[in-house]
Amino acid sequence: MLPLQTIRERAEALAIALDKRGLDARPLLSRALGLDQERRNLQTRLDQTLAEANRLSKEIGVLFKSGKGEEAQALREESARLKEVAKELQDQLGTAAEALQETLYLLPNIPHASVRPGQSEADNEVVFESGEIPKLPEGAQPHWELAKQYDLIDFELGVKITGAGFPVYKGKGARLQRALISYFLDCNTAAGYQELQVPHLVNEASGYGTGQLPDKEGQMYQVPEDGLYLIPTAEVPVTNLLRDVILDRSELPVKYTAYSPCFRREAGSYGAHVRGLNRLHQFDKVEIVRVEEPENSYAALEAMVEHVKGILDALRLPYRILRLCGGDLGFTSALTYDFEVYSTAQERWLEVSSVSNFEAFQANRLKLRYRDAGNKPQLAHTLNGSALALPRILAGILENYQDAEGIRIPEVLVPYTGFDRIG
RNA sequence: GGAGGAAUGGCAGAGUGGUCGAUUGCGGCAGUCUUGAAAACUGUUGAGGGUAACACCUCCGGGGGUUCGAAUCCCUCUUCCUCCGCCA
Repeated sequence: MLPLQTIRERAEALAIALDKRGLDARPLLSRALGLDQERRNLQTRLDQTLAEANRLSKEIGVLFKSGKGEEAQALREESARLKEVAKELQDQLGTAAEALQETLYLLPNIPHASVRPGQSEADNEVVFESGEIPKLPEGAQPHWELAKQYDLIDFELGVKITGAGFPVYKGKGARLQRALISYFLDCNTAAGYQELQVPHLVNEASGYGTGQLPDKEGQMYQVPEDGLYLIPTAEVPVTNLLRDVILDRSELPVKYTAYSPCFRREAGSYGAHVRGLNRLHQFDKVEIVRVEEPENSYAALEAMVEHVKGILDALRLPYRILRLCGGDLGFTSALTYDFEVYSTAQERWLEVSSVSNFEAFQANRLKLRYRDAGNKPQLAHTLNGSALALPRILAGILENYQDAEGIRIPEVLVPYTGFDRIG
C-alpha cells in the first residue's frame, strides 16, 4: 500500500511512473485524494464534537460535586445531543475511511526509475548473463525423464496421495534436495543472514501484511476452519515477524533467511510448460529477507543480487538476470531482478529467484518502522529474494550435469550429498 | 477438551467510575559534577490523527455495551499462566 503522504505530495509524478505498468492510475489517485480530504473533514468535525462533549462531562462532574444537580441535568441533555451528532459523524467517517482503504489497496507500487515500460515478460531486460551452456551428450533427457530413470522423483505417487504438482522425492533425489537446502542456508548465514524456522501456516493479518490479501486470496491454500492460510513463500511469515514493530536504527539492517515449503494453487496455469518440476503446488525454497533504511535499500538490493549470483556461480549453472519491465513487475514491488537458469534439455530459461525491493509499500501495511536520526518513527524499506527456489535448480542440475553415464553432482554439493554422481 | 486466574507505556508494576495518556521503579536520552568514566543529582522519554506551530481528538489485548463520563462496570472473542484430560 502506497503511503498516503506520498500520494498527497506527488500524485502526478506517481501517475507518470505508473504508466510504465500500463496502468492509468489517475482516476484511482484522484479518488484517493478526494476520500482523504473527506475523511479529514469528517475527522475534524468529529474531534470538535468530542472535545465539546469531553468538556461538558468534566463540567457535569464538577457540578455534581458542588451539589448543583439541576444545572448538571441540563448539561446532560446537551451531552446526549452531542453524542447523537458524534455517532452520525463516526459512521460517515468509517464509511469514508473504508472507501479510502479499498482505493489504496488497488494501487500497485511505483516502479523504480530504472524500470522500463513494457507489456509482458517479453519486454524484460537481460542485464547479465553467465556460464556456458553445456554441450549435452547424444540422447540427453529432460529432467522428468532423468528423475524417472534414476528413481529420484515420483510424480505419480504424489498424484496418488495428494494430487498433481505434489512430487515425492526418493533416495538420492531426496538427499540432493536436502543437500541444496543445507547448502543454501549455509551460504546465506555466511553472508550474515540469521537463520529462522517459521510457521508454515499464517493468519489473515499476516496475509494482508505482505500483500497476498486481499487480491491474491485465490492463489493460497486455505484452512477456513481455523482462518489460516498455507504460506506461498517464507516471505509471508518472516516479514510479518516485524509487523507493528518500531526498530531502533541500530537494529538495521535486519537480515533473515528461512527455508520453507511453499504452497501455491497456481489456479489457471496449465499446458506443456508445467511438466516435471517446472511448476508445482508444493515446492521448497530458501528465502532471504532484509529490512533497511530507505537510503540503503537499493545498495541492499544490489548486494542481494550479488549474493544470489555467487550461489549460482558456485553451482556452475548457466544463468541470466532480468530486470523486470513495468508490465511484468509484481504488484508490491518497485524493482525486481529475476534469475533464470538455462534448462538445456528443454531449451528454455527457468526462473529460480526473484529479488525485489518493495521500498515502503509492504512496510506501510505492516506498520514496520524504524527511528530515524531525529528519533522519529519512519517506514522502513523491505526487500526479499529467493536464495534459492529448489525445484528448478534441481531440474537445472539434472539436465546440465548429465553425461553419458549418468549425472554428476556439483562439486560444492558433494560434502552435503555424500555422493558425487547419480547412475 | 474441562476448571480457575490474568492481559496497562521498551521492561517491571500501581491504578475499581470523573482533574488518568495514566503514580513509581528500571532502561533510554540530555544536563550538572568529573581530566574522562562510574556514582549521585536534575530534567526528559509511547503511538496515531490533526496544526504553520499550538489547541484538540483517539488508543490501557480485539470487538460490542452501560453511563453525562470507563483502564476501572457488563457481554464476547483472542492470547498467556495454573490445575486436570489427551498426545508427537
